[in-house]
Amino acid sequence: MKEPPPPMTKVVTRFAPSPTGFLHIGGARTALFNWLYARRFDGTFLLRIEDTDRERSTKPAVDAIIDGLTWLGLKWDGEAVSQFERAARHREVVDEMLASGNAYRCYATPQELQEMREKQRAEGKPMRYDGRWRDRDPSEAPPGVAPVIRLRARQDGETIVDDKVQGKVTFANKELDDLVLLRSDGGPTYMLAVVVDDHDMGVTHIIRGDDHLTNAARQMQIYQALGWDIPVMAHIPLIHGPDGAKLSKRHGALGVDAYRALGYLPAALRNYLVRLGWSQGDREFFSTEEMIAAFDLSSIGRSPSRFDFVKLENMNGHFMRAMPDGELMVALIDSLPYLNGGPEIAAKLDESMRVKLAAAMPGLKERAKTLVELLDGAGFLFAQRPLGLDERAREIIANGGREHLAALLPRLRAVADWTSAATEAVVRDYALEHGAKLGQIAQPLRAATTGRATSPGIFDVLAVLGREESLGRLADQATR
RNA sequence: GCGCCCAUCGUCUAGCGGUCCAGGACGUCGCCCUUUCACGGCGAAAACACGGGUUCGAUUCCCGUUGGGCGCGCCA
Repeated sequence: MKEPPPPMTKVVTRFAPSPTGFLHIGGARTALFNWLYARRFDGTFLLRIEDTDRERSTKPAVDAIIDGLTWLGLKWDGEAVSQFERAARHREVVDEMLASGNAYRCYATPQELQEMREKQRAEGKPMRYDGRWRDRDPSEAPPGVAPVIRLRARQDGETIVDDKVQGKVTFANKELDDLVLLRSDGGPTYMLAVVVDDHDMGVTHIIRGDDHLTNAARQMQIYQALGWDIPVMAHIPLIHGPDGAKLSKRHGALGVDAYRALGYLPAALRNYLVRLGWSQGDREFFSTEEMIAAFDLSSIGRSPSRFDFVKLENMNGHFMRAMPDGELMVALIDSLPYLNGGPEIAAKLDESMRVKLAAAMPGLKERAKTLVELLDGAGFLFAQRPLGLDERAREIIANGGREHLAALLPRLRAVADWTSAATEAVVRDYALEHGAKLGQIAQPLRAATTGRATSPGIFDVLAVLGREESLGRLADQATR
């Protein structure tokens, strides 16, 4: 249960995305786990951009990652490290390996290797580099071919990854071939760069997706060749799409910016994400502090999970209702630039509108599961007379609603003290006199004042809108 | 093809040999509350993939089958 880190060792975790696209939900969860673990043990959480592939790394992708992490509240310690900028150090390490005999030059061309793999596949053999230059004399090198540098990996015995999540996973060394350390252009490969950087950055715990499990074994061979200590590893299962297939851009693999635009709260998304793969008994909800205090590696499951928007939405609704009105206001206003129709509302949000919004907030947040729904529900506050009515509202007005409004209007005009209690008293009396249920009278009022069949309590709506505006909206529908 | 990983309600999961005719959450379906919609409350249906072992006893341990996933690049 308890999982104290080795004493005297400060925990250092890292999130190491490659900037070849947006920050997707799986990456966000990996970042969250690393962040939680570091916070839990009062350690350090580092960010390293794995941009050694110059062809595919882009600045917009780096920005998207930074923006996504920031929005999610996963603040890293220190400056983000660019892996590319450390290329000189990577080469230096490879020189050492060359000198010690742990690495060698391979002059096989890409085409040659391609043919080799095709042949292996055709013959039903494992697809691996066959070591053709492993023991060949460099004097045999073909002219004009720039070599890659490969690791001279052990071919006998086995490599055991002692993983905090997956347990001890054994790979026969003969299954692992001589991976490329340095490309023919002198640039480091991912395999080499992660090892060197994790080591240099003092990373103590590597928490990443289990698609890296095989890589872990290969990386261990590099650590061993270098005589370096191997960090604690934890390979967490992947998140799949709703249909169980791999999470791809086709299904639901949205960038975290999309979740912001969809109106989710960072705290809710974090809570949803942490429960995908990690659990603590029956517990569903965690505040950030509780999450940090409870998080551990041993409670991470090993089976993949599916992303379920419906549950995320429910969870988000819980967070919104639990949030104090003032904070929710701030969250909503801050999100306006990213929400559909948000900028327009932001433009109309003067001081008096803010007051109205704040007053309506309690009734509004009860029926919204996302900020988008919250904004939508608040729409009537910002609407201009005469209001456009939706389908259901029109029906309510048409089917007897108009008559009630006409009859009610003078009575409401007579209300001097415009409070929800006062208007409610008038409407209740009216309903009683006509032997009608309150709902029959309340609905036309709602339709006329909000243009909808759904809204916060109608008497609260009247109060928030104010005497003038309410009466005006009512009159618009009563007399048409 | 080869290697590795996984397998409890539709979904996320609890379970770490007997307390399980399997618990919680979302969703679904009823009922209640009610001024609509929500919220809330109560209740229901809903799962240990299959086959062998081990054991006095398996959801829990082992093996196999099936099904999924990941990896097998001079990508990360």
